Amino acid sequence: MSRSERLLDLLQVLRRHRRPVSGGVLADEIGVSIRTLYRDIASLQAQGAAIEGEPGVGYILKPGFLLPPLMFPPEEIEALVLGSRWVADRGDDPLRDAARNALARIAAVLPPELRDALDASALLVGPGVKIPVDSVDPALLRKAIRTERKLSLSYSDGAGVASERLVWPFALAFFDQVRVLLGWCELRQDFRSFRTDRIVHAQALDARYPKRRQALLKQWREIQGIPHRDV
Amino acid sequence: MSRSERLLDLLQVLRRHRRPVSGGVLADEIGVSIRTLYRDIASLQAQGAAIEGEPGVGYILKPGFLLPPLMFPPEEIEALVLGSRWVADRGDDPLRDAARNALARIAAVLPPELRDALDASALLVGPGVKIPVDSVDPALLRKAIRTERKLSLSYSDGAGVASERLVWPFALAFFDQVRVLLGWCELRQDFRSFRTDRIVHAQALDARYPKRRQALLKQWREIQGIPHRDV
DNA sequence: CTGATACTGCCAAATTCTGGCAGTATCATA
DNA sequence: TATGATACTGCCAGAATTTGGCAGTATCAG
Repeated sequence: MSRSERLLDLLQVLRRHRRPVSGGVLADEIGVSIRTLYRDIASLQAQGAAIEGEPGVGYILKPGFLLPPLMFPPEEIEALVLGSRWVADRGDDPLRDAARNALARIAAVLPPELRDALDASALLVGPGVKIPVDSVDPALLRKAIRTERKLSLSYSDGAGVASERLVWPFALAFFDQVRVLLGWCELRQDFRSFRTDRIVHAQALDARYPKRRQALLKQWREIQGIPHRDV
Repeated sequence: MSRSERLLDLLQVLRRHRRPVSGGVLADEIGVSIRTLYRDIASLQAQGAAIEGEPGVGYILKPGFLLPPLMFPPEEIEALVLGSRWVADRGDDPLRDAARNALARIAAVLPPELRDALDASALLVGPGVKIPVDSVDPALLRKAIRTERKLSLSYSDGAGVASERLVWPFALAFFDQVRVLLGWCELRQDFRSFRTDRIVHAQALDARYPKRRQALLKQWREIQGIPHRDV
C-alpha cells in the first residue's frame, strides 16, 4: 500500500477509535513500523489534522478535521444494510421504521452507483425465532433509557412470582430469543435484568434517576467482566 | 511537496473547477508533469474518488466523493448503532471492520450532540451462538456476489457427500446459527443453497455469469414465495 | 520512582516517484 | 469523414522518498 493511501487509512482508523490509542497499536493496524507511524502522524498533522498525542496515553483525533471522511466503500454499505435489515426483522415497529428511515437518509447523500449498491445489497437476514410479544411498549422502555427516567415495573419472574419495582433502566439487550432490560433495582439495591416478555406493566415516571446511564452501564460491564468496546 | 499532500491538493483543485479541466491545466496548477498527473488521477480513483475523464474534454469530479453533514433523529441513531453492533458481533472480521468504519464515518459528519448519542447508545446485542468457523473466506463469497462472478465450489452436503459445482452466487443469508450462500447451480440447473460451513473450498472465477444478480434474487424470491421488501 | 508512551536524529537499503518518449484509443466537431 | 484535442499505457533510468532499526530524550499517570 502506498503511503498516500495509508495516510487516509490511518485517518479512518483514528476516527474509529473514540478513545486514545497508542502508536504501537496504530502501527500494527496499518502494518507499518512504529517509526514510520510517527512520521505518518506528523504528515497528517502538517496537513491540518487535529490529532492529539500525549505521552503515556496515545493518540486521539479531535473532531473538526478539515477533510470530511471519504464516501462509503461498498463493503461498508453492505454492512449498514445488513445491520438495518436485522433491526428491521427483529425490532419492534418503531425500531423497524427508524432503521428504514436511517437508511433512506444515507441513501439520499450517496452517489447513484452506491445508491444502487444499497438497494441491491445481497446480504440477507434469515427470519429469527418467534419472539414472544411484549405486553409492554418497547418504545417506552427505550425512551426511559434515553431520558434517564425511573421506571415503575410490574414484573413476573421465571418462577411466576410477581413483584413491583422501581428501576433505573440503562440498557436494552437483544438476544436471539429474548430481550432484556438492564437496570438498577431500587428494591434490591443492585443491578437486575428483566426479560421484556415478563414485564407485565411499565410506567415511566417523571423523576430522573440520579446517575448517568453511561456510568451505570460502565459499572455493570465491570461487574460482568465485559470489556468496553467502541462499537 | 510530497506526493500525498499533492493528491489532496489535486482533489481541492478539482473541486474548485465546476467544468471539465484538461490534464495539462491540472498538471500546471499543481506543478507536475502530465505523465505524473495521469498517475495521480489514477491513484485518487483507486482510492474511490469519482473522477471522470473523457478524451477530448478533460476531468471533472463527480459529486458524492466526500460525505456531507448528516442529521438523524435519536431513534434512528439507535437503530443504526444496534444494527452495526449486531454485524460487528456476528460478522466475520472484514464485515466487522466495515460496520465499525461505517459508523465512524457517520460519526465524523454528525453534529456533536448526535455524536454523543451514538457513543451512548443503550441498545446492546447479546452474544450469539458460536458459529462454526468457515474454511472459506466469506469476503471472497461477498466479492463474487458483488461482482457477479461464477464460483467454483467444493461442497459437502448434509449427508457428507462431496461434490464440485459451478454456481452463480447472488446472495448470502445470515441465520442465527448458520450462513447460507444462495446461487444458481450450473450442475443442477436450479437454485441451490449452500451452508458456508460446508463449503470445503471456493474459487472465484474471472468469468461473469450471464444474468444480473438482482434478477436471480427476484426470481428466487418468487419461487420461495417471499415478498419483496425495501429493506 | 517506574512504566508507558510520544517524539527526534541518523543512516543505509529498499522502494517509489518522476519526466520523457512513443504509441494507442476515444471523443467532439469541422 | 478527417482532424485536433485529449485521455491513457508501457517503458526506462535517474532522482527522490520512504522505511525500519537503533539510540536517545521528554512527558505523563499512577
